[in-house]
Amino acid sequence: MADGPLIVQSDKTLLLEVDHEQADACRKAIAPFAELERAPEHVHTYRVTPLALWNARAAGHDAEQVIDALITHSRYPVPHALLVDIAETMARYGRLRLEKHPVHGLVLTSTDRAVLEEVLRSKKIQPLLGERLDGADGGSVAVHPSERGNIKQLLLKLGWPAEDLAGYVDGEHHPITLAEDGWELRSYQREAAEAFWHGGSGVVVLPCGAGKTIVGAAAMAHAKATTLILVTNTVSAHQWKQELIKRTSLTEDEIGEYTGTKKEIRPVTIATYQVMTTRRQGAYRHLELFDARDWGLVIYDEVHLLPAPIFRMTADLQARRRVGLTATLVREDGREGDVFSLIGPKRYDAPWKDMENQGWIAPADCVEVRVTLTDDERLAYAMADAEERYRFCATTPSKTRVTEALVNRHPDEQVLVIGQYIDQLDELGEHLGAPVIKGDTKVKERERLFQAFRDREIRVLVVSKVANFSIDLPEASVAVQVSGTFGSRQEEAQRLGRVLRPKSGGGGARFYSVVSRDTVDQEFAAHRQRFLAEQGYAYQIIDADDVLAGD
DNA sequence: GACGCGGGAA
DNA sequence: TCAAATCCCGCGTC
Repeated sequence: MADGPLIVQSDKTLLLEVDHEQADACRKAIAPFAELERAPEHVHTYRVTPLALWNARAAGHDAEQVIDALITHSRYPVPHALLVDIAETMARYGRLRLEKHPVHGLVLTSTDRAVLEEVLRSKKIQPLLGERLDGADGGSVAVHPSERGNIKQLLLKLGWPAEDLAGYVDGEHHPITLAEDGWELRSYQREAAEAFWHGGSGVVVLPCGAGKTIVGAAAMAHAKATTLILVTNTVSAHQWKQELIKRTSLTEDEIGEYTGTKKEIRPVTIATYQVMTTRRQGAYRHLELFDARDWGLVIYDEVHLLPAPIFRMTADLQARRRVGLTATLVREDGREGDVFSLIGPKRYDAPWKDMENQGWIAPADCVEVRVTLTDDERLAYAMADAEERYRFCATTPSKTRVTEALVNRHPDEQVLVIGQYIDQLDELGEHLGAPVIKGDTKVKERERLFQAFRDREIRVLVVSKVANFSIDLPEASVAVQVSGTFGSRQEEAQRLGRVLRPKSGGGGARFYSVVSRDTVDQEFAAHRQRFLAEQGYAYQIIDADDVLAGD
C-alpha cells in the first residue's frame, strides 16, 4: 500500500499514524504480534517482540500472515532483514518439543540436532536432564517429569521456547455441567473455553465485565474434574462461588473456600493467592492444598497479578490442565515470560473494540483534562523532593474545581470519582457533598453506599484504590480519575472497566482523567493510557479552562 | 464458633 | 518511589 498508516523500521518498532483511515484495520492486524510502547497524540509506537511472536505462533498464526500484515499496511518497503528475523524468531517456537515417552516418562526432542545440542550445552539445563536417546532423524533426551516447568522457563530464556505436547492427567472425575435455565454462553465465551480446552493450558484475555468467571465455568464443564481456583481476594472468592452455583450444576456443598477463616477442601475449591503464599519459618504453610486432591483443572483468576511464589508452585503442576484469566496480559514486573512458560500461551483474546461493536460492552469516550499549575504551584513543584513530586502535582488544588465542573457536566448521570490519595479524596468528597469509600470504610458501610448509589439516592461517589480490587462496584456511566499509580496500565483498564457495562438506555460511557500539565502527572497518565490505546481507545485532550468556562 | 480488632507482610 | 489496600493470623469477647 503506497500510503498505508504504518512505518516499519528495522529496529523492530512499528509507527502507526493514528488518524489514518486505515489505522483501525492496521491496529487489529498487528495486535497479535506487536506490543504498544508509546501512545502520544499522532503516532503510536509498537514493538515486535519475540514473546508476542511466539504467542501468535502458538495461536496458529504463521510467519507468512505476520509478514503479510506488515507489507499490507506499510507505507514504505518493509526492511528485508526484519522479515527474515520475524520468520526465524517464529520458527524457534516448537523446534523443541516436550513429549511423553513410554519408558522415560518425559523427553525433550527435536528434529533439529543442532538446536538440541545448543541448549544441552547450557549449564542450567544440564542438571534437569537424564539419558540421551538419539534416533536416526534427530535427537531426544529424557527430562525428569518434575522439571517440566523449570525446563520450559529456561528454554524460553535461551530463546528456544518448547512446545509442550506431553499432555495432562485427567485428575479426579467430577460431574460438572452448565446450568440450562434462562441463559446461554455468549459466542466468545464458548470460543474462549474451547480454545483453552484444545490447547490444554494457557491464558484467556477478556475485558472487565465480559464474564471471565463464566469462561472458567465453561472450562470446568469441559474438564468435568475436580478444580482448584486461585483468586486475588475473598470478595472474588465469594463471587466465584455464587456464580458457579448459578451457572453450573454444582451445589453449595461441592464448593469449598480455602481462605484465612475457612479451610474447606471440596471437589471445587477456591483459594486466595495470599493464603497459598503465607509462610511460617520460611516454609509455605498451605502447600498441601495442591496435593489434597487429584485436581483435574487449575484456574488462575487475574493471572496478571499472580505472585512470584505461585509461579514456583505452578512449575510443579505442569501435568495439570491450567487456565489463566485476565483483562490485560501485561505485567508491570516483566514476568510475561513466566506466564507464557508456566501457565501457557495466550489461547484467546477479544479486542475491546470488537466487544463494543457487538454490544457486549458500552462504547466509551476517554478524555484527558489538562490543568495548568499556577506560578506558585510550579515553583513549589520544581523545589519538591523527587518522592514528593508526583503526590504534589497529582493532588494540586486546581483539580478540585475542575472535577466539580466535570461532575456538573453530567447532572443526570451516576458519577464515580476515583483517586489515589486519601487526603485528596476526603477533600473532594467534602467539596462535592459526596460520600467517600476508602480502605478503612467498613464492609457494611460500603455495601450501604453502593446500594444507595444503585438506587440513585446517591449520584456521586468518591472511591480510593478499593475500586481497583473490589468487583462489586455498581455501574456508573461517568468516571473522573484524579490520580493514579505510576504507569499501571492494568489500573487504568480496571478503572475504565467500571463504566463499560452496557447501559440500559444504550448510551455511552465517559472516562475523564484529570492531569497536571507539564509534570510527572502527565507522564504517569500517558503511561497508564498505553494499554487502552492498544485496545483502540483514543484520548481526546482538552484544557481545564474550557471545562471551567462551561465549554 | 462467630464476630471484631490490630499487627505484620509484601 | 511512596501510599494505600488487602489478607492472614492471633487475640479477645460473647
